[in-house]
Amino acid sequence: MDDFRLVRAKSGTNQEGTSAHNQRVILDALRINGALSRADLARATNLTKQTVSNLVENLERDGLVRPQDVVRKGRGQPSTPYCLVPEGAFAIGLQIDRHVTRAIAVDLVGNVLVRAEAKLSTDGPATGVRIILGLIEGVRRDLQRQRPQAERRLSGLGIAMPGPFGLDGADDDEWMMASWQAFPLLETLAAGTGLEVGLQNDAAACATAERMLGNARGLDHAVCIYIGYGIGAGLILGGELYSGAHGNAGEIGMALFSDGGRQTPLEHRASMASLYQHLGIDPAADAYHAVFDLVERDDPRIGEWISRAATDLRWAVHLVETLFDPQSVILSGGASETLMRRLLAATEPLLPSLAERKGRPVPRLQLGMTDPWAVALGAAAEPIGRAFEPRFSAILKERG
Amino acid sequence: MDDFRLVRAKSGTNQEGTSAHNQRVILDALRINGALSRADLARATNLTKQTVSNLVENLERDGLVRPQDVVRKGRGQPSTPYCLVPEGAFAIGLQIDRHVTRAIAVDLVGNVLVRAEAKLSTDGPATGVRIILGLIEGVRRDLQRQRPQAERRLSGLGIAMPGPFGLDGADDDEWMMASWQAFPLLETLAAGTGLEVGLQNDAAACATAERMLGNARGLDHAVCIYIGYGIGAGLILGGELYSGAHGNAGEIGMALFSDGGRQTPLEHRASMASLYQHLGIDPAADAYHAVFDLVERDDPRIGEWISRAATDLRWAVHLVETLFDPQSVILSGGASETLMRRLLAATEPLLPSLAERKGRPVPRLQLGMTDPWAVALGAAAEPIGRAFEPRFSAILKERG
DNA sequence: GGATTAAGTCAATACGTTTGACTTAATAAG
DNA sequence: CTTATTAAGTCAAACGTATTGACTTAATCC
Repeated sequence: MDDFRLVRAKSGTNQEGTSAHNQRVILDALRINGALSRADLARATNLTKQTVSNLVENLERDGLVRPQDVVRKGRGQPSTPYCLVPEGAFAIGLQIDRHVTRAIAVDLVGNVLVRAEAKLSTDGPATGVRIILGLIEGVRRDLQRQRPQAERRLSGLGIAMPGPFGLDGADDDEWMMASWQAFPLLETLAAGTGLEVGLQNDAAACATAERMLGNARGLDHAVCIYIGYGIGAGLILGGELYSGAHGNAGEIGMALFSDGGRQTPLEHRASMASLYQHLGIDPAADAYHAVFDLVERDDPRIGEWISRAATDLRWAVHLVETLFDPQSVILSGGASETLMRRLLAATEPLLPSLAERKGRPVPRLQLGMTDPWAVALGAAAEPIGRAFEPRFSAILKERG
Repeated sequence: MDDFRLVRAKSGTNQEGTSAHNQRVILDALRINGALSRADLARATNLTKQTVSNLVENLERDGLVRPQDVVRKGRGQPSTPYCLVPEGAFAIGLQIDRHVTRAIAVDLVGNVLVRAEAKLSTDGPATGVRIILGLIEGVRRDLQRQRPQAERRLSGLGIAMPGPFGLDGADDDEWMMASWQAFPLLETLAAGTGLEVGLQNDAAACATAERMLGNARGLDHAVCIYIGYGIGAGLILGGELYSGAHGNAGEIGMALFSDGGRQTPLEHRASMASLYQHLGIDPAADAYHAVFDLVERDDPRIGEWISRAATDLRWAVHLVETLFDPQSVILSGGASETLMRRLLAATEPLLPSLAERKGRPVPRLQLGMTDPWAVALGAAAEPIGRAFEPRFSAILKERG
């Protein structure tokens, strides 16, 4: 009678799925390539001119694309390139980190319109959520002031926080945020903001940002190694962010590796936390600027940490190249650009791997965003991607 | 004028894509769940009864499904379950290994109908291809004799061989098959057989087999660690086999790990090749039975190898759990079941990882196929999957 | 100034899913 | 035993979306 619940099957699709996909494909093409004419779009997407015209008309009516000046290029009727309308959609991104939370508002093309941050006390999530809701409310007010259409066009709230998610019986050691994990955060924030919420770990958020706005734009296979308080890998596999069965894919910080006989998680050696420890800095204070200053003054302890961390990072790059076979690995992090550049340089030469091939169009390892706001940006990019990027799941019918 | 070639975009879709997907979804549901009525299918796929009826009618006309006896269960009109027709499609699978090649013929549900194997000389691919083409031709003749409709319904030729693929300047050491890599194998076999050919590495093929017929059936996130001559991981991510940007994802055998100071590829320690070396067996001879006998006689050298290999395997399992966050890891290999069982047992207890959670529906690590024919089976499953499994790429329009 | 080329539109058509009413066939309740 | 209820499955019309081929427009080339 109700044993049909046990039937495992994928979802079917219908014409609306078709249309939804095609609209997303067009928006994606405009995002990656900039303005394109309808004829260009038809060729690039394998759709007919007529279909593209219909879809573009819809998108223009919805305020997501707009025509630019007519372009004459050679023989034939001049073309009308269309481009994304930045004000076509907005999203709020929220980063929850150990000691700080950041909220950000972006538009459809990724312009950052509002930023705000607040300290998080160690009182745990109950008080933390109050702070966060206040922060988000402020950001929304500011956004609304700048862009009156924003509230109507808010596509959601993206949340990024350190993983791993859903551990049972996790020790609440300083590396994890177990009390936050146990708290019904998504439900609370969804109720408190009235927005659709999505969750990623911080490395995934960073990869999302790199894909929408950074060096991974247009790449379908990329791994973003994110060095934050911990270290993790955000995975772009087959054109989509991959999160694994429980949202924990890419948690490379927890990978054990041999360290002179003992097995240590990578996170304990290559992460900002390990740097803070090495420097004797209190992470709860303004660690970013403390490190920034030491880097600028070229403190020898920075070099010590870099050479140790680079050794481990070299191994991590080798590992993700070997296991994921990406087009490129992107190193990003919430530390100062100088520090990240030095770390990148110290990681070279990379270990030999399958990725070592002639005529690579992109480098094996490249620097990505180095900005404390990168994760919040990626968090904000998530709802935009969910609403506007081509994905398999967007084609399928919803249950019910 | 022709700069539109530079426009990067995903492909659009149309009603035929919709229908193709829905048909695949129905076949997939029948494969995973066994016979289902049209009403069951409608509920499971979120399609309407009417749509399912139309699709099932098409599938029945195409000879892919057939009705079973009417089933009375409770109130209401009795239902008619439909099931896959084994003779609805056939495929040939080909494994090319270092010293041997195996060909296999399967039907739609994975029944093995024909097997054949041949030794491969070390003369390289030119003579090898002649042997292979002969082998395939024999298998097709046998298949045709058993199932007269087979030739009309052959969906393709799947090839599995050791990776990695597309290395430039690869040393032709005993672990790789560089001369085979350089040879235009796919083109030659496509031309020689007139079939559509597909290529996977052996670990991927094993994962394909486990997904279609083994312990990964119905799982959308699984990693299959395959111990063959080398060692590799086949990745089922998000319901599809993942091969990476160049077909080399999961080549864990090439992952370097610290071994008392030195960095060694995993492959040099946990692989049949390392066992052959440890035992002083010539892999070109009948190594399978030589090992089989030593295992049955409980030769102490087997235990030595197992304990060493298990240590490394434990680490490999930890690594793929950490990086891929799968529902389960499946250990399979072309060695005797006894050996694989002992290796599995020696790998326990597993290292702590994110996968350690209460109420797991499937074990963290489980034994998969232990059969020299598993890879060939997976190779044969690939064309079936390409033709009949739901995948994103199957929805999209073809270029042109 | 006419030929050619390319962008884009128009109107009719084809395809596949959906909708709602209907039929069939079983069990449950009175 | 009769009637109500439930569920599977069908029918035919409607709907949404992409496609087709002819047509228009507007530029460059010769």
